[in-house]
Amino acid sequence: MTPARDYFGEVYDVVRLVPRGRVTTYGAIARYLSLRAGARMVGWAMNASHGHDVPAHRVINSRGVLSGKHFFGGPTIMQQLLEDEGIRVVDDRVVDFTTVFWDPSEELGL
DNA sequence: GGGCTGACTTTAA
DNA sequence: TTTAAAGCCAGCC
Repeated sequence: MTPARDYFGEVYDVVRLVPRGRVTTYGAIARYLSLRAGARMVGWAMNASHGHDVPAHRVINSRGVLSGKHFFGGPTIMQQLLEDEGIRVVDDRVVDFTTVFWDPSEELGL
C-alpha cells in the first residue's frame, strides 16, 4: 500500500498555488487536507520546507500573525517578503488579513 | 520501541 | 469578554 500520504507534498503543493500578494493559514491548508485539527503538522511541514520551493512566508496562523517569522533566519525576513508582494504587515500582523486571505478549499474548489 | 516536542486550531468555562 | 485546556500527526531523541 502506499502508505505515507505525502502530507508534506500536499502542503507544499497548496502553498505553491498561493498567488502572489495573497496569504493562507495553517488551518485552511489542514482543513483542505481533511486534517480537521492537524494544523500543527502543516507548520511542521513548513519546517521541512527549507530547501524546497515553498513560499512558507505566505503561510501564517489564523490570526494573520507571522508565527514562524523567526524561522526564516530573521525576525523581519518573512515580513519583508510579504511586503515585497504587496502585503502590508504591521506589528508582525497582516493588514487586511481577511482580504489577502487565500483559501485553497474555496479558490481551488472544494 | 517509547515518549516528547512542535511555525496551530477550536471548544469550553 | 478573556483565559485555559484538549486534540491531531509526524519527526526526532
